[in-house]
Amino acid sequence: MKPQKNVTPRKYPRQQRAQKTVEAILDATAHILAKEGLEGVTTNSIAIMAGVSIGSLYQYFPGREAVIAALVERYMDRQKAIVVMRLTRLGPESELRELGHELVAALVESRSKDPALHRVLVQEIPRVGRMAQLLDLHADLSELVTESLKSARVELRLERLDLDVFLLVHAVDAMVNALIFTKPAKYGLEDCIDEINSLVLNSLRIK
Amino acid sequence: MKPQKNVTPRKYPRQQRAQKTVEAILDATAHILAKEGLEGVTTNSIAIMAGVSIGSLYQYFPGREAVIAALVERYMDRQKAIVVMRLTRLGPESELRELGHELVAALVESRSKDPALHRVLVQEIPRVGRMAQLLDLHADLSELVTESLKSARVELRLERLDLDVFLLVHAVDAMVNALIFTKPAKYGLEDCIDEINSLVLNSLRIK
DNA sequence: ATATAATATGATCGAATGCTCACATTAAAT
DNA sequence: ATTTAATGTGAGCATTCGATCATATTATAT
Repeated sequence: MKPQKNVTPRKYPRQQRAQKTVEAILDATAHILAKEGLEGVTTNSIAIMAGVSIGSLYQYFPGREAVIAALVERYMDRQKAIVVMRLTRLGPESELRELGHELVAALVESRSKDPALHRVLVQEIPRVGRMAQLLDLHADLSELVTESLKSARVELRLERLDLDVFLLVHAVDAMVNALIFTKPAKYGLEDCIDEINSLVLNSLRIK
Repeated sequence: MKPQKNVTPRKYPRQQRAQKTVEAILDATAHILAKEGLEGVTTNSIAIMAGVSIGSLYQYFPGREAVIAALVERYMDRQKAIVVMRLTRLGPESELRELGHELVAALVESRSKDPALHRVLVQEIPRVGRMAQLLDLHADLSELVTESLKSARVELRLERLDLDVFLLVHAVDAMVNALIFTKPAKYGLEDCIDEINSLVLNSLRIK
């Protein structure tokens, strides 16, 4: 394995203009990533695109990887926020089918904002902290799903529930991505979301 | 988007030693990829690791990306070979459950040979022909599964069968990868394979 | 044997990239 | 006002990497 590079920010922006600078850097990175892929992202290209000098970049980030890592973190946080937002809108007494639908729909929505960026983040970003972040989201989802399943009055073998949840979280993740990347022309988005939900519910013999 | 680079081989190795050279180059690339990730792969590092001069590399490949593309192609071919091999061992009159199990088991086996390499190929390799190759495998699997389902005497809504197959192929792909990358300590590998198979069969309400 | 084609070598060049550092500018503190 | 801290600038250095080409070696053909 490669020796893990330092990825922690150098210093925190205290003044407003400094925060603007940092945001501009992250926005520029996202823009380049979406448009040219990981290859196109160089510290210089970031600085130019952000309308910021290269020196400024190195004031806040120790290097290229750190910028990408920060972007990934911001992206994941926003993803989580969208999912949480939509799920909390539902009452705690919702049907499992409704909950599942909302969860899948939330994932689809959060990943549809900038599909090109999402693709790059999913397919091209290496260890740079992404794994940890993604597993984090998965862990959150797993917990949520497990809770809901246990509290719902459905009969299912509880012995292997953790294994099933582990597998299904990955499965749903992949199906949603597949939808984002190549949406089947024959069906509407809402139908596809329903179908994913149905497949999952069936797989657990629910309803 | 970046302008697609030329990725076709420069010339075919006719003599044995030339084939040895090409093989050594691909093996070295695989080795570096597995050990250091995409970043570690440079034309120079490949040549050194392969025990071959840098000039020789450029005799057969127009550049770095071409080497990776060739490796991906070789890898995918071998994957397919393993799956086809195991499936043809089964008679054409097998049960769906048996077929599913064999398919999942074959995927697991083919990806377990070199998990580190598999991880890099799955998570870090961009457009470099990988997408095409992967979609190829998916297309083959989809066809196979669709055939089997139609010829089997099971009742299922045929209207959405293509959508279901599309989604499930991605789902199985992801679940198998999840298994390879972080095998649940609590369960045996065979049990996990069975569980994936069961989930899929359930999702289609089979049996 | 000789000629021709195929293959292998590696010093070397140019371009790209990461990154620093001395200096300039702006904001906050006193 | 003056000082001090924070932020911004970009020319330029060092390094790395991709790629070439003149040359040497080995295989095949005649």
